[in-house]
Amino acid sequence: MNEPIFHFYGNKAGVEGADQIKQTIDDATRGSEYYKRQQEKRQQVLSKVSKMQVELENYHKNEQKKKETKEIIQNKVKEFQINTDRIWAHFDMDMFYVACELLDKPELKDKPVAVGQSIISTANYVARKYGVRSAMPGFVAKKLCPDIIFVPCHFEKYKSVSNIFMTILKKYDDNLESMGLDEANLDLTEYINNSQVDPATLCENIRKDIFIATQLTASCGVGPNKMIAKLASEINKPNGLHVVEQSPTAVLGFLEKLPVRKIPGIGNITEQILSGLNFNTCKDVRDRADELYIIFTPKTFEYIFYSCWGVARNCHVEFEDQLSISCQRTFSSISTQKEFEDKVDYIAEKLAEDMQQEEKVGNHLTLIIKTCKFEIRNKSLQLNQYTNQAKQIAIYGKQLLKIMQLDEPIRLLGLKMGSLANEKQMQKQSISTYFKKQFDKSNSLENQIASNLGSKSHQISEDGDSINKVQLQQPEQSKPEIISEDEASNISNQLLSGVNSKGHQYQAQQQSFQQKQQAQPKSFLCPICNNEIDCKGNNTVLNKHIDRCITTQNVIVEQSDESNKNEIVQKKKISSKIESKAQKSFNFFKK
DNA sequence: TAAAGGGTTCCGA
DNA sequence: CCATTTCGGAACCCTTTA
Repeated sequence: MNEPIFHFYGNKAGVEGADQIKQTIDDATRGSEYYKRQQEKRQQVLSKVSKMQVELENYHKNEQKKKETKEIIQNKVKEFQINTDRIWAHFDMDMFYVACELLDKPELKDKPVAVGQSIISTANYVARKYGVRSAMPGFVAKKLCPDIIFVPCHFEKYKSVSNIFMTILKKYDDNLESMGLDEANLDLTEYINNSQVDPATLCENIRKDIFIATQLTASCGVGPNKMIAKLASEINKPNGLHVVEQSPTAVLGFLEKLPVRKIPGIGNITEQILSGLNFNTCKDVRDRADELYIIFTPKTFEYIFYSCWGVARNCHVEFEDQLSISCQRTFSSISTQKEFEDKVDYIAEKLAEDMQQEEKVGNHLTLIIKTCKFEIRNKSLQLNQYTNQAKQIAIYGKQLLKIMQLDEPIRLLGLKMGSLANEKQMQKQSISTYFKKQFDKSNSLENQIASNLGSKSHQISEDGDSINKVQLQQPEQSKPEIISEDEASNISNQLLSGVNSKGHQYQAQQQSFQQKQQAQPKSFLCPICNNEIDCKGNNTVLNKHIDRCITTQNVIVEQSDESNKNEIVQKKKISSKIESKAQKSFNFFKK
């Protein structure tokens, strides 16, 4: 029962002596509130698993249903084919941040080194042997490896090395997709067709080029789609190459023994559930897909199912808009109303800064808090206007605070703005509208004008009647009326839900992301440099521009004067700008 | 019966 | 010396609403 609860150790790590390491981490952390909370969570997962087990037992008793389900699966398997027309490569710099630091400090090369201090950003392979991982708190790393050397983060340095890395890769695929500073996906099909080199030789040459230019090593994987390439790149890491041949047999063979945990998008929790039900490798999933179908909701099922069959995106992804911007901070415990409010003010300012930098406005605010018992709660609110002003955000934030009725100490507070829209576009729209005059008179801020227009209600309604319904109040005068619901309802049944009612039937309705792609505007605001790009509705042009921006140092990175904001976040911020998650929607293999 | 709203879960680094 | 465990974004799911 005293099973270590730490999540830094999934199969992804693949380190010997993992049990010992788990034990050390466990010893170092037992008794804390954090630990207690983790145990609770673990229990919840376990009870979810046992519910699922019961469900599966029933399923196996029902021959009729079994027959039906297997048929559905068989049809699904017939429907797709693993497309091996294209050749993708995934390049990944080895332990990137640390490697960059070691360039300047070669004497540390054979010692355990980590970038970051309170939370570790990257560790070198010496430190990894001891079990040190990214996102691990510094004190745990110290317990695992007392001699570890912490090096502060120098983001600018990594950026410039990354530029060199990307420039080299661009020669082979101008449209490459970079996910963060140290990773990129390349579609090598054209290059290889033109030059007649074989993929392995080509990629080895590229790796050499990278080394010559940066003195750093990169690992590489090759396969018929992005997912396979990424998975392959981990096989011979660090400083290695692995090629999955361009045939369905090779792909299936490659995946066969692969732990499902390796699939991007399957993380700690999903792994626990899967292994609890004895799904360990991709082959398990393929063989018993009908069970998977019974247990998981449609989306989750599809994602896992297709991934294990090696079906994934094999074309470049189109740029998608960011959906929300958020800001959250951890601090030492606070418990008075005044302190809460001050935090809201502070976070609101930070959020407003971020939003203004991105030139976004939004009208859906969420307040997030974490209690000192590590419980997370949030409340959200549909605003009656679009905004990115600290003052307004703070006012709404304090309303949410009231609604939440906090009566215990907290250690984190955050604000998230959703329903984003482009600030400039909003302003443009506002100029040509009926409301302009009114607002000029009432000398309100420009973005307050913008904020009341172009909202959903505006787009939906063409009749003047409903436009009049758009509310034009300032938050000080009239606060949105939100009836505070009492909390009695939810909590307990939440976690156990999703076991019963799943409705695999309605696939047609699930295609929300197609709707996002309605009308392509002729010009586009580049999220990196903020210039308008005349892309004539052509995504290639847009992508090229964005890629160029990324690699020409135009990325604006906050010069962090807050020691609070850690390195991992900066890493993340950049990468999420460029590509949203791999596991998104499943239409991509249908073409 | 589909969409909107609100809240939670999960992932990755 | 002590104790100390992140943050951002999207997917997902349930409930309410029109």
